Amino acid sequence: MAVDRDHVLRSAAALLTRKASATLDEVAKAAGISRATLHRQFAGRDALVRALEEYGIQECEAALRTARLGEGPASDALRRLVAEIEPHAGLLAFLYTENQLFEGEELNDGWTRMDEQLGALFRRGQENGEFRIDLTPAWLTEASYGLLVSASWAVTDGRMAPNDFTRMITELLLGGVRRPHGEPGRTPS
Amino acid sequence: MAVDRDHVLRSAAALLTRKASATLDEVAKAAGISRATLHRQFAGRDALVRALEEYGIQECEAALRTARLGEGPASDALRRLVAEIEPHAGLLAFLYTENQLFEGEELNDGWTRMDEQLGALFRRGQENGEFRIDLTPAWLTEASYGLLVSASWAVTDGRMAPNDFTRMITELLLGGVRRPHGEPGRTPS
DNA sequence: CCCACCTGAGACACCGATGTCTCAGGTGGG
DNA sequence: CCCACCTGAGACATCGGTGTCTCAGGTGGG
Repeated sequence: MAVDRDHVLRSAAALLTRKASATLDEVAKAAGISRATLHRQFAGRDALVRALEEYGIQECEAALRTARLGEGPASDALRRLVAEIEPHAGLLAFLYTENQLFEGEELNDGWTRMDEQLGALFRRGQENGEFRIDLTPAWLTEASYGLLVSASWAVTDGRMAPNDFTRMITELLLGGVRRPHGEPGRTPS
Repeated sequence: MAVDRDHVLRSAAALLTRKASATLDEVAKAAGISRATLHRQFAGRDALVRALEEYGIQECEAALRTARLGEGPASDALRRLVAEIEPHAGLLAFLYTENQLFEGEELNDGWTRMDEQLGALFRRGQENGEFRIDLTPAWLTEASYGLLVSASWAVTDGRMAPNDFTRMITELLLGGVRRPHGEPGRTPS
């Protein structure tokens, strides 16, 4: 029986998040097991990545459920979502860029499900007048991923304070960089 | 002398943008030359990627110059910038993710220069009251890259219309997804 | 106690990609 | 015309990562 398949997955995620090109040797060492044992649990690198994908999807879907995207103002739902996903943003970034390599292969349904839920949130916001209607839900979904990835890398590279993660993403996503009309601007010079 | 070093670089960029794991054989074929000749121009894959990096940086810096980030409203400058960078967004995406693999190695000064120019633009916008001051220029710079990458992939994967590229990015970046207060919202159902 | 089972360590072969070399062809300039 | 030069094609060795196997050790349950 798996020594601790979950432990292996977690440490592999932590390592590959930092170094996507890590060797199976390094993954095994990171998990505190030998390459042989690692190979007994995951048939190969491909299987490991697939398992990580499944793992990441489940974590994200759990975050989606916890965030209850259907309840309350869409803006608040989005804030809850980003806050919930934050712990898994690194893994998400890894999988997001890794997916670019699944050139021909079919991709996990999980992504489609996530896309749909995110898209539905943005559509809901548009339909109840909270959100602009000139930005397509598909793009907003894509942009959310992009910002999550950027912020994740910025944090791991020390270009952003971990505490700012959720606020920077949601504030930019919701309000953009331009100052609202009403507020007084500081005059230049 | 190089058959057409520039042609090789361009076709390599076009190919690697679509398939980052392309073989040197494929790169050579894409350029219409043999692997031997390719190898005569670029010592190895590493050298090729470095050259692509230099090439991409030069294209982006040219875009930065053309956009004249220092002139006029910062919002308009940002719009000009995105429009100018659009043709090179694919290459930028490739290099952006590839840079994540330059784990230990020193990275090209060009990126720092670009970061500084972008950061200066956002800082200028903040100082003259156009932009909010609660989002750091460093994050806004990072987020710009992220959105460019996301949009680039969305276009190549057919999830976004090429025509929407500049508008989707700039509108989201500038105004965010939330509807401005003044405008009337359509009542739900 | 003893056996079944799992693990770690290492050896080994395999594979794809890469780096290097040679040689024939063909093209352009003198 | 002829030679210098470049190119394409292919052979070949290499290398890092991977997949597979064996075997000794050690641990826990019966």
